[in-house]
Amino acid sequence: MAGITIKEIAKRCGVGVSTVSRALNDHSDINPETKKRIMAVIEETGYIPNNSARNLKRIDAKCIAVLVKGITNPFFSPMIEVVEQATEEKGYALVLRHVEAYEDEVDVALELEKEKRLRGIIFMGGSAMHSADKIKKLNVPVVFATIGSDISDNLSRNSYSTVSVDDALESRKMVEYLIGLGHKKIAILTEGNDNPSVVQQRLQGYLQALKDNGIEPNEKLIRFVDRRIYSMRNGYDTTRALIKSGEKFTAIYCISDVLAIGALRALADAGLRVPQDVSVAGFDGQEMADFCIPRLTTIKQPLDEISKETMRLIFDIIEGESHHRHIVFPGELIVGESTKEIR
Amino acid sequence: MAGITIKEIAKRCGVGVSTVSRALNDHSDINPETKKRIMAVIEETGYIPNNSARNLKRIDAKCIAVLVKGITNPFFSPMIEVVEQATEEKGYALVLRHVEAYEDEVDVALELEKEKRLRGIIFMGGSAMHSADKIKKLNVPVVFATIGSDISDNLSRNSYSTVSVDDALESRKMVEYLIGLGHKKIAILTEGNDNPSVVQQRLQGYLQALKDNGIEPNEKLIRFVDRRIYSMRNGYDTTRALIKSGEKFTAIYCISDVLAIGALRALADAGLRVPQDVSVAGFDGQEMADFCIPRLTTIKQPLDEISKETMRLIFDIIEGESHHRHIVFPGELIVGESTKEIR
DNA sequence: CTGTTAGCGCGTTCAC
DNA sequence: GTGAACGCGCTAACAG
Repeated sequence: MAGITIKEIAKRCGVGVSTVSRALNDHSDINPETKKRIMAVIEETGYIPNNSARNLKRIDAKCIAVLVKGITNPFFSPMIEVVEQATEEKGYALVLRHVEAYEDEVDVALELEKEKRLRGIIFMGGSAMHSADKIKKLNVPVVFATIGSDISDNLSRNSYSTVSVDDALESRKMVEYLIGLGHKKIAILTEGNDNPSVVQQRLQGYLQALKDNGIEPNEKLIRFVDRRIYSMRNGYDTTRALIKSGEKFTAIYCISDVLAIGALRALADAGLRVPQDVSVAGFDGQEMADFCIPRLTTIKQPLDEISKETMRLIFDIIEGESHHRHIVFPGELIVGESTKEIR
Repeated sequence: MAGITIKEIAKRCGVGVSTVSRALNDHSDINPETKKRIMAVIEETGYIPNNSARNLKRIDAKCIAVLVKGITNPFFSPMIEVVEQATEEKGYALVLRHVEAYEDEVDVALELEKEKRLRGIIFMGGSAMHSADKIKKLNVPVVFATIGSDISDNLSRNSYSTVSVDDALESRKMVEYLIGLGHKKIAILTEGNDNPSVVQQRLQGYLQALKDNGIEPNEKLIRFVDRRIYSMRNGYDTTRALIKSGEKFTAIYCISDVLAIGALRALADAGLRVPQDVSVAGFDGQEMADFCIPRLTTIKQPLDEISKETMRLIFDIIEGESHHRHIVFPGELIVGESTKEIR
């Protein structure tokens, strides 16, 4: 039957509920003997405390939440491992929550904060910076990981932190590298999405690089994937359409590695060789970039450092040892086998 | 500061708390006018109900949980999308919880059941069937998706359901296909893990196929990856070690597509051509298999059907319209470009 | 249609 | 070291 409670345990042990509670929560002032006895009964009955009830009472739940937007995205996996370890080391509990595409991550955070008495919140992914006053409603420190601060208005910069690369800058770096190889007709695969996001930043970097090098952007080479930028299928379909359009290009720059993998396949299917006929570049530096054939040239985000810094920062803020900051890490241009000098 | 409650809202609106509660929960017997007024105040104050308190009281929370083992695994992504849609259609809430490698998924389920008043639980991934009596402690219907029932003892088969492919059979199918192409020295990349799991089943299928065809298994061709079978790196390293060992082989069968991608890369790095020099086969039929270069020959699990059937089944059981069942779907042998007849 | 009231299961005083 | 009582914020049952 679904309902064995702390009261039941107390009765069976012939003690009061508070004693059981103390045993459960590793309180100091309890006779080791009684504790042992109680734990034995708990084990035996398979009693499990009700978390809802606990959260309701508990005032000091050392707990932080990580909200990840987009469950289909393996991009965040390595970061999450770091987060888990760091929270454990600090003796904090971790609530890991995936936010669906249609959900507003800040709303979810608001709800979770009430429910779990959070001490801090980390956002990963999510396209925009939302209304700043909504974020301000969160009464605990907020850190955005892999989302730069340029995206938001400057006024509210001190109400949250960010740890990321400079997406526009890194994107420009990649396009400049391609230009340096002699490419002028550089297509870009990006997402058609108006709200400020890393996606927008990367597109801006592309445009800036062209401009700085006196290359007129060609609208027909700026291709927007249907929805998600973390879909190989989207990369494939969009590249195919690009090829079919007949517009000439010597390189394709994809704003995610996942898109790039789709692009590689589409090019192969069209009988185009990479990098001999077309150069392909990605962005993110995910593990898979290193296992492609050919290996993908990409911008590697230092996810490990970003994650570690995120954790350091949020705990510092929680403990009052730091105020909000905006930290930028450099990305690394990884030259793979998918790009080549043009003659 | 962090605590505006339902009482506060009631006071501000000059109504009782239950009226606010009714407005919150879309109860029918409430004056639309009052409701409107209340909702306005809620909006204005940014009030958010405390879920812990709600869960504590609510007796009928239409809610099911999905526990996924291994967050690093994109394998389940397509399934989750189906699950989300189905629960929404049924008017159920969904708790999606990732279970860490070191956690016992059944323990997590037990806890969650108490906390959220679940009506059903779905397990995805997780290597073994644990103690059957532990599962029996779960007072709500349990369905395992993509994990076959062969794994567990027959005695407790009627205390949960399974929806999956027959991993041993499908695995045998793949190896027989390779044998049919003329391969005799077929290496396998699997996980060295003793507890019953899909991994074990797939290895058994491999051994059975060899046996049925009069091929003596060669221990040196059975390679165990270090830990996770969903790591390209593991596939790469293990393949590399295999090549280095000098043992002859003409095909590599990997028990996951992810491993296979690592294998492809390792072979390329060793100057071996796929499929001319070595054939490579995977298992799972993930999206990425279709985007590899060369396209991967694999066994495609009908994840869409498995997911849909899982949802149908769990709701049927919840509603008392079905008892526990063990459903097996056929896998599909997808012939890609990574395997080739041997002369 | 609405207000009052009794717990949900637990952690936390505060006495003992 | 321990137990009794209170209340966390909310929903549900019951009166009105």
